[in-house]
Amino acid sequence: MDDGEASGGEASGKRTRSKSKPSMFDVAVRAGVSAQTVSRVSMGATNVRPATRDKVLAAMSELGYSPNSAARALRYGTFQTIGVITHKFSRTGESRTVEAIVEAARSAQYTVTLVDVESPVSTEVSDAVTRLSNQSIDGLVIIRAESVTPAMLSIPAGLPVVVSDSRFVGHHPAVGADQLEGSRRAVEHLLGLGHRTVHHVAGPDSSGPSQLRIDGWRAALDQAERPAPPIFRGDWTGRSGYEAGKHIARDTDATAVFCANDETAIGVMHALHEAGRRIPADVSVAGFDDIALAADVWPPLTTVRQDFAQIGERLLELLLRQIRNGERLEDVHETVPVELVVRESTAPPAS
Amino acid sequence: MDDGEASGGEASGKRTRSKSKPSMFDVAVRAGVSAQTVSRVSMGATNVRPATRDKVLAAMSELGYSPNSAARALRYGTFQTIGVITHKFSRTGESRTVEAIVEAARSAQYTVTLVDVESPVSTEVSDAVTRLSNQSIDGLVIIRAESVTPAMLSIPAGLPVVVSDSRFVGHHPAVGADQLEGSRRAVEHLLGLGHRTVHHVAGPDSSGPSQLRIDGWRAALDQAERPAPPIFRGDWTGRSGYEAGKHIARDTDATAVFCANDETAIGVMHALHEAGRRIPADVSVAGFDDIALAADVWPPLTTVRQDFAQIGERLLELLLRQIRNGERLEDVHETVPVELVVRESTAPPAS
DNA sequence: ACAGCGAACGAGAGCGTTTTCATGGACGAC
DNA sequence: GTCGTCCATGAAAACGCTCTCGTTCGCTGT
Repeated sequence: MDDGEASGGEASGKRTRSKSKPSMFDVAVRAGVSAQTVSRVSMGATNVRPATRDKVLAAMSELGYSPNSAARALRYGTFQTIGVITHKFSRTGESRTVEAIVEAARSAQYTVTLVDVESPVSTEVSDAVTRLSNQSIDGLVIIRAESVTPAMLSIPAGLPVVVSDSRFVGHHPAVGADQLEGSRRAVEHLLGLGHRTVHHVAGPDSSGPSQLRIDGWRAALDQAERPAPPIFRGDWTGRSGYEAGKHIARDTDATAVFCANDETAIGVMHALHEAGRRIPADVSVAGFDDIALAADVWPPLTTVRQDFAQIGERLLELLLRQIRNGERLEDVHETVPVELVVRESTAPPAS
Repeated sequence: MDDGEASGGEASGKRTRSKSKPSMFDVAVRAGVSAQTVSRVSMGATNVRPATRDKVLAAMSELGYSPNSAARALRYGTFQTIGVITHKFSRTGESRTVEAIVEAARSAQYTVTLVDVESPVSTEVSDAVTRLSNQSIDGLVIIRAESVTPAMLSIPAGLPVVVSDSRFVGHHPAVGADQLEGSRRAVEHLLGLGHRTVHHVAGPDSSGPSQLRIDGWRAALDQAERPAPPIFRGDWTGRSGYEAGKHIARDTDATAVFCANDETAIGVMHALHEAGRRIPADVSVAGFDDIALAADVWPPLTTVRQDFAQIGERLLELLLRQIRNGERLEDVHETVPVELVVRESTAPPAS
């Protein structure tokens, strides 16, 4: 047995760390070649004789060798890895964006490391950036760093960054759905059905997307010269929609509600049902996002569809252009179109 | 001046690559100390004079230095990173488990790299494992590798693995909710309300959790000596629940339905509403998972709550025990308790 | 005042890989 | 038959960092 004799004499001194994973050198000894022949095989180089290659391959699988990417990364200066910072990503929009990023990254031969911050405050995000850049990443995607400004973050110089839906626009390239237009279209749809005005249950005060949706709602009302009723503040959750909905249910003038997202809209419908108000006969409700369940709640929810997959793809492409070509894209701000999906939760007012 | 002559002649030739990130040596030159001292400061060692430390710190921030973790990882032999393989993680259960894992990992000073496989077939998962272990991870979490057996995966020898809810039990340590008990309790709840029997809309054929929920449903019916009606096959989506629901709505004998998950249940309710059948007066519906929206759909859904956070924590703990202490835990299979949450979608039959 | 000692810092090796350059051997051309 | 050429392979350096071991100070105790 060659491995026996190889590790028998002085090599056994080195082989002592039998616990750790085999290195290229181990494979080389086993196959009776030199270390960089193993390297050549590992990298799929052409100039190695088939017989040699087979020997090496055999040694690899016998030893269960897999290349140490730390060393490889050290050599190459790249980790083939991008970092994603997100906030509460079990929310639908976030997780679908992340999913798209992961998929796009995979087809570009990158992996994704994920950090989920408790809340999108500066210290949290800044912490996450530090941790992430200590773990080696080639680029960074920040999703909805809503209440954070770039100055707050200690982003290492030269680290490519893209952001989604945040206030970084102008400092880092950004991609986001056309939220203004989406809101406007939802409200116009409701006004077009004959509603005198449209109430709004908004997202949290600190959120950029929330503000955009408010702006779109207000713009549509202004354009139609309708009064803008006071805003209900929510926090994206169904629960907050439910609370707002209880007030709306009491207000018999309210015949149409546009909600900052689908969860909130579903919460509003919950309160309306509970109060015995019919949807859409008494009150029309529209949401935003088009989550998977929007089509299956009762009644099926009219909403604005965001193309999360496309957002994820665009984010990754902008990031890769920075990483691979060194392009500077600070001023780029892409907007991906949205689509109004009319279902049964909206209808002309009964009166 | 040794540093003077060192950097004066040939060292300046080295500095040519001003493009790339500054290294420890650059900082050392700038601060007029050795690379060693920079390392000490970087690691927070105590035996460095405050004045020296300040000089180094200043040099670091002037140069925008951040440590190259490839080199660090190479030296330490660890990336402080774990890999997570999941399938369609924008589904609620998956993403909440991942979220918990990420959080637990963070507090253990680990980061998480994520791979989302298109479908849980062997080639996909196997691919993912390969890619991930090329990326140097210290451990691996596999979430719901439903139709995969361990032999299919080329998991590098010695790589710690934990799995959630899969058929790996017995080969790798596993953590999962007590799905059998959860299903049983949901069905018993419905029978206890006076329903003669309970219909079931199941998950896909290939899924382990789906099978467990079927088993629990059947066990409860058997124990109460009730007939088990034919199963409706779903695929976890609301849409599939809707399709099943259309059949159930036509069957006036059906007064109670237990669904494999909440999305499916919501789809069933959609079909029932559409057919004019009242919930729960005509038909009671129960789900599984307790997703965030379960409380806000109409009527609020009775369901079995899984503690995803705890599952994530336990998974990570089991993984870390393998990584840090080298424990072998193949036979460990933890079950985390579930909780029946009764809301308004279930009630005694009207008759 | 001098040996002894500990603190502060520097020099060098090594982690596992890829890259560059050197070397040996086989083969074809003359 | 000999030389040149190319192909397969090996040796050594380098990537940036941390660890181990020395070395140089400045200080205290007698």
